[in-house]
Amino acid sequence: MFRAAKQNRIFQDVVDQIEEAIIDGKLQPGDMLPSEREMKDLFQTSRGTLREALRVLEQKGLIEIKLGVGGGSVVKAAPMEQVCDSLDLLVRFQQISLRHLAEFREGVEGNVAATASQRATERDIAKLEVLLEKARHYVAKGVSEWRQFVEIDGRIHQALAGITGNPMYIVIHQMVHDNIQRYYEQFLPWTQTRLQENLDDLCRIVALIKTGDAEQASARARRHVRRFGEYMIEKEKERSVAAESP
Amino acid sequence: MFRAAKQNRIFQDVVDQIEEAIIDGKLQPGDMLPSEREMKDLFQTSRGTLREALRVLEQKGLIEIKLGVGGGSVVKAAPMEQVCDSLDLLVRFQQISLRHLAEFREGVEGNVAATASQRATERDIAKLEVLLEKARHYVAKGVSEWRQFVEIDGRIHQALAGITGNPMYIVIHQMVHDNIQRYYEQFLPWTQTRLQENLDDLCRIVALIKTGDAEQASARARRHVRRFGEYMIEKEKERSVAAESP
DNA sequence: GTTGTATAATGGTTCGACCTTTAGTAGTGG
DNA sequence: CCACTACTAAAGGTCGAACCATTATACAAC
Repeated sequence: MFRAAKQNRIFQDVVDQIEEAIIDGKLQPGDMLPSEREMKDLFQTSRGTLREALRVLEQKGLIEIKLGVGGGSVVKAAPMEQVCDSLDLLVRFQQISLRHLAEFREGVEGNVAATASQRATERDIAKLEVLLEKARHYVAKGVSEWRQFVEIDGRIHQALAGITGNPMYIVIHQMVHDNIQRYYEQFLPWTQTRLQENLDDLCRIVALIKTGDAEQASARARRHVRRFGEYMIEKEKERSVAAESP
Repeated sequence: MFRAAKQNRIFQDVVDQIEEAIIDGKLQPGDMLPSEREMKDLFQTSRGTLREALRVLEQKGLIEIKLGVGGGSVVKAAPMEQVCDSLDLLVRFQQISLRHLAEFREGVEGNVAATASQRATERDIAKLEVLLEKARHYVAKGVSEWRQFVEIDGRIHQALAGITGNPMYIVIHQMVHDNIQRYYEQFLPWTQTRLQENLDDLCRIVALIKTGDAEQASARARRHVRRFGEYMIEKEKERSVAAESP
Protein backbone atom coordinates (compact mmCIF):
# COMPACT_ATOMS: atom_id res chain seq x y z
CA MET A 1 0.00 0.00 0.00
CA PHE A 2 2.83 2.39 0.81
CA ARG A 3 6.20 2.85 -0.75
CA ALA A 4 9.57 3.30 0.88
CA ALA A 5 9.99 6.93 1.79
CA LYS A 6 13.74 7.39 1.54
CA GLN A 7 14.32 10.65 -0.29
CA ASN A 8 17.49 11.82 1.32
CA ARG A 9 19.48 11.13 -1.79
CA ILE A 10 20.20 14.24 -3.79
CA PHE A 11 21.02 12.46 -7.03
CA GLN A 12 17.57 10.85 -6.92
CA ASP A 13 15.99 14.27 -6.79
CA VAL A 14 17.99 15.28 -9.85
CA VAL A 15 16.91 12.09 -11.64
CA ASP A 16 13.28 12.79 -10.83
CA GLN A 17 13.43 16.35 -12.06
CA ILE A 18 15.03 15.49 -15.38
CA GLU A 19 12.79 12.45 -15.87
CA GLU A 20 9.72 14.56 -15.27
CA ALA A 21 10.92 17.18 -17.72
CA ILE A 22 11.36 14.51 -20.38
CA ILE A 23 7.98 12.88 -19.77
CA ASP A 24 6.21 16.22 -19.69
CA GLY A 25 7.75 17.00 -23.05
CA LYS A 26 9.72 19.99 -21.79
CA LEU A 27 12.70 18.06 -23.04
CA GLN A 28 12.14 16.51 -26.45
CA PRO A 29 14.07 13.55 -27.85
CA GLY A 30 17.15 14.89 -29.51
CA ASP A 31 17.48 17.84 -27.15
CA MET A 32 20.81 18.31 -25.47
CA LEU A 33 21.12 18.74 -21.74
CA PRO A 34 23.59 21.34 -20.51
CA SER A 35 27.12 20.19 -19.80
CA GLU A 36 27.89 18.52 -16.48
CA ARG A 37 29.70 21.61 -15.25
CA GLU A 38 26.71 23.81 -16.04
CA MET A 39 24.18 21.41 -14.56
CA LYS A 40 26.12 21.05 -11.36
CA ASP A 41 25.59 24.79 -10.90
CA LEU A 42 21.93 24.66 -11.95
CA PHE A 43 21.13 21.91 -9.45
CA GLN A 44 23.56 23.36 -6.94
CA THR A 45 25.26 20.05 -6.37
CA SER A 46 28.66 18.54 -6.89
CA ARG A 47 29.70 17.08 -10.19
CA GLY A 48 30.05 13.60 -8.70
CA THR A 49 26.49 13.59 -7.45
CA LEU A 50 25.21 14.93 -10.74
CA ARG A 51 27.08 12.22 -12.60
CA GLU A 52 25.44 9.55 -10.47
CA ALA A 53 22.10 10.97 -11.54
CA LEU A 54 23.16 10.85 -15.19
CA ARG A 55 24.25 7.22 -14.79
CA VAL A 56 20.75 6.33 -13.60
CA LEU A 57 19.07 8.21 -16.45
CA GLU A 58 21.40 6.56 -18.93
CA GLN A 59 20.62 3.12 -17.52
CA LYS A 60 16.91 3.90 -17.75
CA GLY A 61 17.45 4.58 -21.43
CA LEU A 62 16.27 8.17 -21.17
CA ILE A 63 19.53 9.81 -22.18
CA GLU A 64 22.62 8.92 -24.15
CA ILE A 65 25.99 10.38 -23.31
CA LYS A 66 28.53 11.28 -25.95
CA LEU A 67 32.17 12.08 -25.49
CA GLY A 68 34.34 14.97 -26.56
CA VAL A 69 33.59 18.58 -27.44
CA GLY A 70 30.01 19.03 -28.57
CA GLY A 71 29.25 15.85 -26.65
CA GLY A 72 27.10 15.63 -23.57
CA SER A 73 23.75 14.19 -22.62
CA VAL A 74 21.14 13.93 -25.37
CA VAL A 75 17.55 12.89 -24.70
CA LYS A 76 16.74 9.58 -26.36
CA ALA A 77 13.54 8.45 -28.06
CA ALA A 78 11.23 5.93 -26.43
CA PRO A 79 13.29 3.65 -24.21
CA MET A 80 12.02 0.37 -25.67
CA GLU A 81 15.33 -1.43 -25.33
CA GLN A 82 15.11 -1.30 -21.57
CA VAL A 83 12.06 -3.57 -21.57
CA CYS A 84 14.03 -6.14 -23.52
CA ASP A 85 17.11 -5.72 -21.36
CA SER A 86 15.26 -6.14 -18.09
CA LEU A 87 13.61 -9.33 -19.28
CA ASP A 88 16.93 -10.48 -20.65
CA LEU A 89 18.32 -10.20 -17.15
CA LEU A 90 15.43 -12.22 -15.76
CA VAL A 91 16.03 -14.98 -18.28
CA ARG A 92 19.73 -15.09 -17.48
CA PHE A 93 18.79 -15.17 -13.82
CA GLN A 94 17.31 -18.55 -14.74
CA GLN A 95 13.94 -17.48 -13.53
CA ILE A 96 12.56 -18.15 -16.97
CA SER A 97 13.41 -21.22 -19.00
CA LEU A 98 13.32 -21.82 -22.72
CA ARG A 99 10.13 -23.79 -22.24
CA HIS A 100 8.45 -20.84 -20.53
CA LEU A 101 9.56 -18.41 -23.19
CA ALA A 102 8.42 -20.70 -25.98
CA GLU A 103 4.99 -21.22 -24.46
CA PHE A 104 4.47 -17.53 -23.95
CA ARG A 105 5.65 -16.81 -27.44
CA GLU A 106 3.18 -19.25 -28.87
CA GLY A 107 0.33 -17.39 -27.26
CA VAL A 108 1.56 -13.98 -28.35
CA GLU A 109 2.18 -15.02 -31.94
CA GLY A 110 -1.31 -16.45 -32.05
CA ASN A 111 -2.83 -13.20 -30.85
CA VAL A 112 -0.66 -11.18 -33.20
CA ALA A 113 -1.67 -13.25 -36.21
CA ALA A 114 -5.35 -13.00 -35.29
CA THR A 115 -5.20 -9.23 -34.86
CA ALA A 116 -3.06 -8.72 -37.93
CA SER A 117 -5.49 -10.70 -40.09
CA GLN A 118 -8.18 -8.19 -39.17
CA ARG A 119 -6.09 -5.12 -39.89
CA ALA A 120 -3.73 -5.93 -42.73
CA THR A 121 -3.95 -3.53 -45.66
CA GLU A 122 -2.99 -4.43 -49.20
CA ARG A 123 0.34 -2.70 -48.70
CA ASP A 124 0.98 -4.82 -45.63
CA ILE A 125 0.24 -7.98 -47.58
CA ALA A 126 2.55 -6.84 -50.36
CA LYS A 127 5.36 -6.29 -47.88
CA LEU A 128 4.81 -9.72 -46.40
CA GLU A 129 4.96 -11.33 -49.81
CA VAL A 130 8.25 -9.63 -50.59
CA LEU A 131 9.67 -11.10 -47.40
CA LEU A 132 8.15 -14.46 -48.22
CA GLU A 133 9.84 -14.44 -51.59
CA LYS A 134 13.20 -13.84 -49.93
CA ALA A 135 12.52 -16.70 -47.55
CA ARG A 136 11.73 -19.01 -50.48
CA HIS A 137 14.96 -17.92 -52.09
CA TYR A 138 17.10 -18.89 -49.11
CA VAL A 139 15.32 -22.20 -48.59
CA ALA A 140 15.92 -23.03 -52.24
CA LYS A 141 19.63 -22.44 -51.71
CA GLY A 142 19.71 -25.19 -49.10
CA VAL A 143 20.48 -25.70 -45.42
CA SER A 144 23.72 -23.74 -45.62
CA GLU A 145 21.64 -20.57 -45.75
CA TRP A 146 19.67 -21.43 -42.60
CA ARG A 147 20.91 -18.34 -40.85
CA GLN A 148 19.51 -16.06 -43.55
CA PHE A 149 16.22 -17.88 -43.40
CA VAL A 150 15.95 -17.46 -39.66
CA GLU A 151 16.63 -13.77 -40.05
CA ILE A 152 13.83 -13.40 -42.60
CA ASP A 153 11.55 -15.46 -40.40
CA GLY A 154 12.18 -13.01 -37.61
CA ARG A 155 11.43 -10.07 -39.89
CA ILE A 156 8.15 -11.59 -40.99
CA HIS A 157 7.03 -12.04 -37.42
CA GLN A 158 8.15 -8.51 -36.64
CA ALA A 159 6.15 -7.27 -39.61
CA LEU A 160 3.04 -9.04 -38.33
CA ALA A 161 3.46 -7.35 -34.96
CA GLY A 162 3.77 -4.06 -36.78
CA ILE A 163 0.56 -4.66 -38.73
CA THR A 164 -1.44 -4.87 -35.51
CA GLY A 165 -0.52 -1.22 -34.94
CA ASN A 166 -0.17 -1.97 -31.26
CA PRO A 167 3.25 -1.01 -29.90
CA MET A 168 2.77 -3.42 -27.01
CA TYR A 169 2.90 -6.31 -29.45
CA ILE A 170 5.95 -4.86 -31.11
CA VAL A 171 7.86 -4.41 -27.88
CA ILE A 172 6.86 -7.73 -26.35
CA HIS A 173 7.49 -9.58 -29.56
CA GLN A 174 10.90 -8.01 -29.92
CA MET A 175 11.69 -8.85 -26.34
CA VAL A 176 10.76 -12.52 -26.64
CA HIS A 177 12.44 -12.86 -30.00
CA ASP A 178 15.69 -11.33 -28.78
CA ASN A 179 15.75 -13.57 -25.77
CA ILE A 180 14.91 -16.75 -27.64
CA GLN A 181 17.35 -15.89 -30.41
CA ARG A 182 20.23 -16.75 -28.13
CA TYR A 183 19.20 -20.39 -28.23
CA TYR A 184 19.07 -20.65 -32.01
CA GLU A 185 22.83 -20.64 -32.30
CA GLN A 186 23.14 -23.64 -30.04
CA PHE A 187 20.59 -25.82 -31.78
CA LEU A 188 21.71 -26.14 -35.32
CA PRO A 189 22.08 -27.57 -37.86
CA TRP A 190 18.61 -27.43 -39.31
CA THR A 191 17.57 -30.01 -41.82
CA GLN A 192 16.22 -29.12 -45.23
CA THR A 193 12.92 -30.74 -44.26
CA ARG A 194 12.59 -28.52 -41.24
CA LEU A 195 13.40 -25.45 -43.29
CA GLN A 196 10.73 -26.38 -45.81
CA GLU A 197 8.16 -27.02 -43.08
CA ASN A 198 8.71 -23.60 -41.62
CA LEU A 199 8.51 -21.95 -44.99
CA ASP A 200 5.21 -23.70 -45.69
CA ASP A 201 3.90 -22.46 -42.36
CA LEU A 202 4.81 -18.89 -43.18
CA CYS A 203 3.16 -19.08 -46.60
CA ARG A 204 -0.06 -20.42 -45.12
CA ILE A 205 -0.09 -17.82 -42.36
CA VAL A 206 0.26 -15.00 -44.85
CA ALA A 207 -2.42 -16.54 -47.05
CA LEU A 208 -4.81 -16.77 -44.09
CA ILE A 209 -4.10 -13.18 -43.10
CA LYS A 210 -4.87 -12.17 -46.68
CA THR A 211 -8.31 -13.72 -46.41
CA GLY A 212 -8.79 -12.22 -42.94
CA ASP A 213 -9.39 -15.57 -41.27
CA ALA A 214 -8.38 -14.72 -37.69
CA GLU A 215 -9.14 -18.15 -36.24
CA GLN A 216 -7.12 -20.11 -38.73
CA ALA A 217 -4.29 -17.60 -38.89
CA SER A 218 -3.94 -17.71 -35.14
CA ALA A 219 -3.96 -21.49 -34.99
CA ARG A 220 -1.42 -21.80 -37.76
CA ALA A 221 0.88 -19.20 -36.21
CA ARG A 222 0.75 -21.03 -32.89
CA ARG A 223 1.59 -24.30 -34.58
CA HIS A 224 4.45 -22.66 -36.38
CA VAL A 225 6.20 -21.33 -33.31
CA ARG A 226 5.40 -24.49 -31.38
CA ARG A 227 7.45 -26.37 -33.91
CA PHE A 228 10.40 -24.10 -33.15
CA GLY A 229 9.89 -24.51 -29.43
CA GLU A 230 9.51 -28.27 -29.40
CA TYR A 231 12.57 -28.74 -31.53
CA MET A 232 14.69 -26.60 -29.25
CA ILE A 233 13.40 -28.18 -26.06
CA GLU A 234 14.03 -31.61 -27.52
CA LYS A 235 17.59 -30.65 -28.38
CA GLU A 236 18.05 -29.18 -24.94
CA LYS A 237 17.06 -32.50 -23.37
CA GLU A 238 19.56 -34.37 -25.49
CA ARG A 239 22.17 -31.95 -24.26
CA SER A 240 21.43 -32.30 -20.58
CA VAL A 241 21.33 -36.11 -20.92
CA ALA A 242 24.67 -36.00 -22.69
CA ALA A 243 26.02 -33.76 -19.97
CA GLU A 244 24.92 -36.16 -17.23
CA SER A 245 26.64 -39.22 -18.73
CA PRO A 246 29.58 -38.11 -20.84
CA MET B 1 24.76 -6.62 -37.05
CA PHE B 2 27.39 -4.91 -34.94
CA ARG B 3 27.12 -3.07 -31.69
CA ALA B 4 28.73 0.15 -30.58
CA ALA B 5 32.22 -0.64 -29.38
CA LYS B 6 32.72 1.92 -26.64
CA GLN B 7 34.21 0.12 -23.69
CA ASN B 8 36.59 2.71 -22.34
CA ARG B 9 34.45 3.31 -19.32
CA ILE B 10 35.86 1.77 -16.18
CA PHE B 11 32.60 1.77 -14.22
CA GLN B 12 31.04 -0.30 -17.01
CA ASP B 13 33.72 -2.91 -16.56
CA VAL B 14 32.96 -3.01 -12.84
CA VAL B 15 29.23 -3.36 -13.59
CA ASP B 16 29.89 -6.22 -15.98
CA GLN B 17 32.07 -8.09 -13.51
CA ILE B 18 29.60 -7.86 -10.66
CA GLU B 19 26.65 -8.64 -12.92
CA GLU B 20 28.39 -11.72 -14.22
CA ALA B 21 29.19 -12.87 -10.70
CA ILE B 22 25.53 -12.56 -9.76
CA ILE B 23 24.23 -14.35 -12.85
CA ASP B 24 26.79 -17.13 -12.51
CA GLY B 25 25.64 -17.62 -8.96
CA LYS B 26 28.96 -16.72 -7.41
CA LEU B 27 26.98 -14.06 -5.61
CA GLN B 28 23.68 -15.32 -4.25
CA PRO B 29 20.67 -13.16 -3.44
CA GLY B 30 21.10 -11.92 0.10
CA ASP B 31 24.89 -11.87 -0.08
CA MET B 32 26.57 -8.66 0.90
CA LEU B 33 29.14 -6.99 -1.31
CA PRO B 34 32.20 -5.53 0.41
CA SER B 35 32.05 -1.90 1.47
CA GLU B 36 32.70 0.81 -1.09
CA ARG B 37 36.07 1.55 0.45
CA GLU B 38 37.09 -2.11 0.19
CA MET B 39 35.76 -2.55 -3.34
CA LYS B 40 37.55 0.51 -4.60
CA ASP B 41 40.78 -1.24 -3.61
CA LEU B 42 39.69 -4.60 -5.07
CA PHE B 43 38.86 -3.07 -8.45
CA GLN B 44 41.74 -0.61 -8.14
CA THR B 45 39.56 2.35 -8.97
CA SER B 46 38.40 5.50 -7.27
CA ARG B 47 35.40 5.54 -4.99
CA GLY B 48 33.50 7.88 -7.30
CA THR B 49 33.84 5.54 -10.26
CA LEU B 50 32.89 2.55 -8.14
CA ARG B 51 29.81 4.40 -6.92
CA GLU B 52 28.73 5.07 -10.50
CA ALA B 53 28.90 1.33 -11.10
CA LEU B 54 26.80 0.69 -8.01
CA ARG B 55 24.22 3.22 -9.22
CA VAL B 56 23.84 1.27 -12.45
CA LEU B 57 23.52 -2.07 -10.66
CA GLU B 58 20.99 -0.58 -8.29
CA GLN B 59 18.96 0.79 -11.19
CA LYS B 60 19.08 -2.61 -12.87
CA GLY B 61 17.53 -4.02 -9.73
CA LEU B 62 20.46 -6.34 -9.06
CA ILE B 63 21.51 -4.82 -5.75
CA GLU B 64 19.97 -2.79 -2.98
CA ILE B 65 21.96 -0.29 -0.98
CA LYS B 66 21.41 0.28 2.71
CA LEU B 67 22.67 3.10 4.85
CA GLY B 68 24.58 3.20 8.10
CA VAL B 69 26.91 0.76 9.83
CA GLY B 70 26.22 -2.80 8.74
CA GLY B 71 24.73 -1.32 5.59
CA GLY B 72 26.14 -1.66 2.11
CA SER B 73 25.21 -3.40 -1.11
CA VAL B 74 23.13 -6.56 -0.86
CA VAL B 75 22.32 -8.75 -3.85
CA LYS B 76 18.62 -8.78 -4.60
CA ALA B 77 16.41 -11.62 -5.81
CA ALA B 78 15.09 -11.76 -9.37
CA PRO B 79 14.73 -8.20 -10.66
CA MET B 80 11.12 -8.48 -11.79
CA GLU B 81 10.21 -4.96 -10.84
CA GLN B 82 12.48 -3.56 -13.50
CA VAL B 83 10.38 -5.11 -16.25
CA CYS B 84 7.33 -3.31 -14.87
CA ASP B 85 9.22 -0.07 -14.38
CA SER B 86 10.62 0.01 -17.88
CA LEU B 87 7.19 -0.50 -19.40
CA ASP B 88 5.80 2.06 -17.03
CA LEU B 89 8.23 4.54 -18.50
CA LEU B 90 7.14 3.64 -22.00
CA VAL B 91 3.51 4.20 -21.10
CA ARG B 92 4.27 7.54 -19.53
CA PHE B 93 6.28 8.36 -22.63
CA GLN B 94 2.91 8.16 -24.37
CA GLN B 95 4.21 5.53 -26.71
CA ILE B 96 1.56 3.16 -25.46
CA SER B 97 -2.03 4.20 -24.90
CA LEU B 98 -4.70 2.74 -22.71
CA ARG B 99 -6.26 1.23 -25.82
CA HIS B 100 -3.04 -0.59 -26.67
CA LEU B 101 -2.57 -1.86 -23.15
CA ALA B 102 -6.16 -3.06 -22.96
CA GLU B 103 -5.98 -4.91 -26.26
CA PHE B 104 -2.75 -6.62 -25.30
CA ARG B 105 -4.15 -7.50 -21.94
CA GLU B 106 -7.19 -9.09 -23.50
CA GLY B 107 -4.98 -11.44 -25.48
CA VAL B 108 -2.81 -12.35 -22.54
CA GLU B 109 -5.72 -12.99 -20.20
CA GLY B 110 -7.23 -15.22 -22.84
CA ASN B 111 -4.08 -17.28 -23.13
CA VAL B 112 -3.66 -17.40 -19.36
CA ALA B 113 -7.20 -18.66 -18.85
CA ALA B 114 -6.79 -21.30 -21.55
CA THR B 115 -3.52 -22.55 -20.11
CA ALA B 116 -4.75 -22.41 -16.54
CA SER B 117 -7.82 -24.45 -17.39
CA GLN B 118 -5.53 -27.25 -18.53
CA ARG B 119 -3.33 -27.19 -15.46
CA ALA B 120 -5.44 -26.21 -12.48
CA THR B 121 -5.30 -28.67 -9.60
CA GLU B 122 -8.04 -29.08 -7.04
CA ARG B 123 -6.07 -26.92 -4.64
CA ASP B 124 -5.87 -24.19 -7.24
CA ILE B 125 -9.61 -24.31 -7.76
CA ALA B 126 -10.16 -24.16 -4.01
CA LYS B 127 -8.00 -21.07 -3.76
CA LEU B 128 -9.89 -19.42 -6.57
CA GLU B 129 -13.20 -20.11 -4.90
CA VAL B 130 -12.01 -18.56 -1.67
CA LEU B 131 -11.16 -15.40 -3.60
CA LEU B 132 -14.46 -15.58 -5.43
CA GLU B 133 -16.30 -15.71 -2.14
CA LYS B 134 -14.53 -12.58 -0.99
CA ALA B 135 -15.46 -10.87 -4.25
CA ARG B 136 -19.12 -11.82 -3.75
CA HIS B 137 -18.92 -10.40 -0.27
CA TYR B 138 -17.73 -7.00 -1.42
CA VAL B 139 -20.23 -6.81 -4.28
CA ALA B 140 -23.01 -7.59 -1.81
CA LYS B 141 -21.90 -4.65 0.29
CA GLY B 142 -22.51 -2.29 -2.60
CA VAL B 143 -20.65 0.15 -4.83
CA SER B 144 -18.92 1.82 -1.91
CA GLU B 145 -16.65 -1.21 -1.70
CA TRP B 146 -15.66 -1.03 -5.35
CA ARG B 147 -12.02 -0.59 -4.45
CA GLN B 148 -11.94 -3.82 -2.47
CA PHE B 149 -13.59 -5.63 -5.35
CA VAL B 150 -11.03 -4.38 -7.84
CA GLU B 151 -8.27 -5.56 -5.54
CA ILE B 152 -9.75 -9.05 -5.35
CA ASP B 153 -10.28 -9.04 -9.10
CA GLY B 154 -6.59 -8.35 -9.52
CA ARG B 155 -5.68 -11.16 -7.15
CA ILE B 156 -7.85 -13.61 -9.04
CA HIS B 157 -6.17 -12.76 -12.31
CA GLN B 158 -2.79 -13.00 -10.63
CA ALA B 159 -3.76 -16.40 -9.27
CA LEU B 160 -4.68 -17.58 -12.77
CA ALA B 161 -1.29 -16.47 -14.04
CA GLY B 162 0.28 -18.40 -11.18
CA ILE B 163 -1.65 -21.56 -12.06
CA THR B 164 -0.07 -21.67 -15.50
CA GLY B 165 3.26 -22.20 -13.76
CA ASN B 166 4.89 -19.99 -16.35
CA PRO B 167 6.77 -17.07 -14.81
CA MET B 168 6.51 -15.18 -18.09
CA TYR B 169 2.78 -14.95 -17.63
CA ILE B 170 3.21 -13.84 -14.06
CA VAL B 171 5.67 -11.09 -14.90
CA ILE B 172 3.84 -9.85 -17.98
CA HIS B 173 0.52 -9.97 -16.26
CA GLN B 174 1.88 -8.06 -13.28
CA MET B 175 3.39 -5.51 -15.61
CA VAL B 176 0.20 -4.86 -17.55
CA HIS B 177 -1.92 -4.86 -14.45
CA ASP B 178 0.30 -2.38 -12.64
CA ASN B 179 0.31 -0.07 -15.60
CA ILE B 180 -3.41 -0.24 -16.24
CA GLN B 181 -4.18 0.11 -12.55
CA ARG B 182 -3.27 3.77 -12.71
CA TYR B 183 -6.31 4.42 -14.86
CA TYR B 184 -8.76 2.77 -12.51
CA GLU B 185 -8.59 5.61 -10.06
CA GLN B 186 -9.59 8.12 -12.69
CA PHE B 187 -12.60 6.26 -14.02
CA LEU B 188 -14.88 5.72 -11.11
CA PRO B 189 -17.48 5.51 -9.79
CA TRP B 190 -18.56 2.07 -10.84
CA THR B 191 -22.22 1.23 -10.87
CA GLN B 192 -23.65 -1.73 -9.01
CA THR B 193 -24.66 -3.26 -12.33
CA ARG B 194 -21.10 -3.11 -13.59
CA LEU B 195 -19.80 -4.64 -10.41
CA GLN B 196 -22.27 -7.50 -10.71
CA GLU B 197 -21.42 -8.08 -14.36
CA ASN B 198 -17.76 -8.43 -13.52
CA LEU B 199 -18.47 -10.76 -10.64
CA ASP B 200 -20.57 -12.96 -12.91
CA ASP B 201 -17.72 -13.07 -15.40
CA LEU B 202 -15.29 -14.18 -12.74
CA CYS B 203 -17.62 -16.91 -11.53
CA ARG B 204 -18.10 -18.27 -15.01
CA ILE B 205 -14.39 -18.18 -15.75
CA VAL B 206 -13.57 -20.17 -12.64
CA ALA B 207 -16.37 -22.63 -13.42
CA LEU B 208 -15.00 -23.14 -16.93
CA ILE B 209 -11.49 -23.63 -15.60
CA LYS B 210 -12.87 -26.22 -13.23
CA THR B 211 -14.26 -28.21 -16.14
CA GLY B 212 -11.05 -27.71 -18.12
CA ASP B 213 -12.76 -26.07 -21.06
CA ALA B 214 -9.88 -24.05 -22.50
CA GLU B 215 -11.82 -22.59 -25.44
CA GLN B 216 -14.67 -21.25 -23.40
CA ALA B 217 -12.51 -20.11 -20.49
CA SER B 218 -10.32 -18.15 -22.87
CA ALA B 219 -13.26 -16.52 -24.63
CA ARG B 220 -14.93 -15.58 -21.38
CA ALA B 221 -11.72 -14.15 -19.91
CA ARG B 222 -11.23 -12.03 -23.00
CA ARG B 223 -14.77 -10.73 -22.81
CA HIS B 224 -14.27 -9.93 -19.17
CA VAL B 225 -11.22 -7.75 -19.63
CA ARG B 226 -12.66 -6.23 -22.78
CA ARG B 227 -15.49 -4.91 -20.67
CA PHE B 228 -12.97 -3.18 -18.45
CA GLY B 229 -11.13 -1.79 -21.42
CA GLU B 230 -14.13 -0.51 -23.29
CA TYR B 231 -15.50 1.19 -20.25
CA MET B 232 -12.26 2.99 -19.58
CA ILE B 233 -11.72 4.01 -23.18
CA GLU B 234 -15.27 5.32 -23.32
CA LYS B 235 -14.68 7.38 -20.19
CA GLU B 236 -11.40 8.61 -21.60
CA LYS B 237 -13.18 9.90 -24.69
CA GLU B 238 -15.72 11.79 -22.58
CA ARG B 239 -12.81 13.35 -20.79
CA SER B 240 -10.95 14.50 -23.85
CA VAL B 241 -14.15 15.92 -25.33
CA ALA B 242 -14.79 17.76 -22.08
CA ALA B 243 -11.24 19.04 -22.12
CA GLU B 244 -11.58 20.39 -25.67
CA SER B 245 -14.69 22.44 -24.96
CA PRO B 246 -14.75 23.43 -21.31
C1' DG C 1 42.06 21.89 -51.69
C1' DT C 2 43.95 18.59 -48.59
C1' DT C 3 46.33 17.35 -44.73
C1' DG C 4 48.16 17.97 -40.34
C1' DT C 5 48.25 20.27 -35.85
C1' DA C 6 46.99 23.18 -31.97
C1' DT C 7 43.12 24.37 -29.01
C1' DA C 8 39.35 24.14 -26.13
C1' DA C 9 35.16 21.98 -24.57
C1' DT C 10 33.33 17.98 -22.54
C1' DG C 11 32.91 13.57 -20.34
C1' DG C 12 35.85 10.14 -17.40
C1' DT C 13 38.76 9.46 -13.35
C1' DT C 14 41.15 10.31 -9.11
C1' DC C 15 41.98 11.89 -4.39
C1' DG C 16 40.93 13.53 -0.01
C1' DA C 17 37.96 15.53 3.08
C1' DC C 18 33.67 15.93 5.52
C1' DC C 19 28.53 15.01 6.50
C1' DT C 20 24.63 11.81 7.72
C1' DT C 21 22.70 7.66 9.09
C1' DT C 22 22.76 3.68 11.84
C1' DA C 23 23.93 -0.32 14.87
C1' DG C 24 26.37 -1.54 18.62
C1' DT C 25 28.29 -0.61 23.15
C1' DA C 26 29.42 1.50 27.24
C1' DG C 27 27.83 4.16 30.72
C1' DT C 28 24.35 6.13 33.83
C1' DG C 29 20.39 6.40 36.73
C1' DG C 30 16.57 4.38 38.68
C1' DC D 1 18.88 -5.71 37.58
C1' DC D 2 16.62 -3.08 34.04
C1' DA D 3 15.89 0.87 31.12
C1' DC D 4 17.35 4.72 29.10
C1' DT D 5 21.04 7.79 27.27
C1' DA D 6 25.21 9.04 25.03
C1' DC D 7 29.20 7.89 22.70
C1' DT D 8 31.62 5.57 18.95
C1' DA D 9 32.69 3.62 14.69
C1' DA D 10 31.34 1.89 10.18
C1' DA D 11 29.19 2.62 6.11
C1' DG D 12 26.94 5.27 2.47
C1' DG D 13 26.25 10.30 0.66
C1' DT D 14 28.26 14.67 -0.74
C1' DC D 15 31.63 17.99 -1.96
C1' DG D 16 35.59 20.33 -4.40
C1' DA D 17 39.58 20.55 -7.09
C1' DA D 18 42.59 18.66 -10.06
C1' DC D 19 43.93 15.93 -13.92
C1' DC D 20 43.25 12.58 -17.99
C1' DA D 21 41.10 11.18 -22.56
C1' DT D 22 38.35 12.16 -26.47
C1' DT D 23 36.75 14.88 -30.14
C1' DA D 24 34.97 18.88 -33.02
C1' DT D 25 36.72 22.96 -34.77
C1' DA D 26 39.82 26.35 -36.43
C1' DC D 27 43.91 27.41 -38.27
C1' DA D 28 48.28 26.60 -40.51
C1' DA D 29 51.33 24.28 -43.79
C1' DC D 30 51.87 21.95 -47.95
